Amino acid sequence: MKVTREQMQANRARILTEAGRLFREQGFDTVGVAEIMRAAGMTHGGFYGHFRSKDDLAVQTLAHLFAGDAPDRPGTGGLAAFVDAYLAPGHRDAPSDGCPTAALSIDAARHGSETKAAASAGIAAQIDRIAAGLSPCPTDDDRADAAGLWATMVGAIILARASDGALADRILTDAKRWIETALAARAGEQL
Amino acid sequence: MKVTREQMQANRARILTEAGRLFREQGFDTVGVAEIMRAAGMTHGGFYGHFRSKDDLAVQTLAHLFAGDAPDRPGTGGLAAFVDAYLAPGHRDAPSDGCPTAALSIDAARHGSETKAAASAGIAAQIDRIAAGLSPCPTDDDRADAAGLWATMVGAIILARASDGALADRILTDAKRWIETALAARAGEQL
DNA sequence: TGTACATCAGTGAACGCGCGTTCACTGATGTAC
DNA sequence: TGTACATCAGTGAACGCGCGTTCACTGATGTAC
Repeated sequence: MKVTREQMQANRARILTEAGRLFREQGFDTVGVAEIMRAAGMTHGGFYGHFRSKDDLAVQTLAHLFAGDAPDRPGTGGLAAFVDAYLAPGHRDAPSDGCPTAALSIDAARHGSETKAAASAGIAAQIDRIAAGLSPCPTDDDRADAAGLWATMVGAIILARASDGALADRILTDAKRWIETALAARAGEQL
Repeated sequence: MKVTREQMQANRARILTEAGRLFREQGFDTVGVAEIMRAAGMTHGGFYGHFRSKDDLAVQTLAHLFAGDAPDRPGTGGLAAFVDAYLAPGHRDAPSDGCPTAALSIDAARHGSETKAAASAGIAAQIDRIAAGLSPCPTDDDRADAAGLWATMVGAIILARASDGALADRILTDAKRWIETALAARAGEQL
C-alpha cells in the first residue's frame, strides 16, 4: 500500500536511524536487512525502494551518523566537559547510541572504499572541531594536538569496551589523566 | 588419511596462524571456516577435529595472537622505538600481520564473553609491559600512564586505517608528537 | 625386525539455515478532469 | 468540490547462494604380537 510522500521520507529516516543503532551495536556484517526493517516497523521487501543495496545503506548510515549529534561532539561546555562525557561509563556501555567512530571505524576501513571515505570525512571533521575547541583560531599545531587527543579518546573507549571488570573503568580514568597531562604540557609550552 | 601426531599439531598451528591473519584482515564474521582451512592447506571437514566451533577458534586465535610476537610489543630498543615502529605506515597498511588489539578489539568486545575476556587479558598484559618500559619498577602512576599511552597508540592506528590520503599519514605523526609531549610532561613532573 | 590390524586425521558430499535480493501483488495516494 | 484512474510504497513469498556443521568414508599411522 502506497503511503504519503512525507510518510515515505519518515520511513527512510527511520531505517537510517535504526541501522545506525544496530550497526553501532553489532557491526555491519552481523546485522541483516530484515532485522533493520523490522526495527523500523516495516518488512524487508520495501528496503530496496529506499536503498540500492545493503552496502549503499552502510555508506548512507555512516554519512547520517557523522552529520548527526551522537555524543562525539564538543558541546557548549567546552573541551574538558566533552572529554569527560565521552570517556564516561555510560558512553562505554551504550555503543548503539554512542560515537560512530569508536563503534564502526574498523568495520568502515575494511568494508570498501566508500565506507572508508565516509569514515575519513567524519574523522577529518572531528579533528577540526576539536582543534576549534583548543583554540579560537587553530594553527597546524592545534590540529596536530587535536588529532592526538582524538586518537586517545577513541582508543580509550575501544579498549574499555573490550575490557572486563575494573580494567574497563581504569582505562577511562587513566586516559583522562593522560589527556590532562598532555593538555597541561601544551598550555605550558604556549606561555 | 591419518597423519603423524606431530603433523597434526603442525596442522593445528597452521590453522591458528592463518585464522590470525585472516581475522585481523577481515574480522571474525567475514571470514569463513572453509577459507581458513583452504589457507592452511586442508579441506573444511577436518576443522572440527581441531576446534569445537568457529567461536571456539575465535577465542583460541585471540589467545594465540596475544601470546605471540606481533608488532605490539615493546622490544629491546626501548619504548621510543616501540612507539615508532607501531605508529608506522607499514604497520598501518598491514593489519593481517599487525597488532591484534588494533585489528580485533571491537569485534572481540561484541562477539561474546569469552572473546572479550581474551582481549581483556591481552590489554591488561600490554599495559603492564608498557609500564615496565616506562619504569624499571612501575608504580600505579606508571601503569596509568601506560594505559593512556596504549589508548593513544591503538586509537591512532585505527583512525589512520579508516582515513584516506594525507590524513592517514598525519594521524600517525600527530599521535607520535602528542605522545612525546605527554611523556616529556611526565618526565618533568618526576624531577 | 616383520606382520596384522585397530585407530583416527583428513576428505568431500550433504544438511538445514539465514542471508541479500527480486518480484508479482495490493491498496492508499495524488492527479486529471 | 467530487469522481475515475494511474502511480507507486510497502508486502510477503520465492530465488540462489554461502555459511557452519555433520558424517560416512579413506588410507596412513602406530601398536600388539
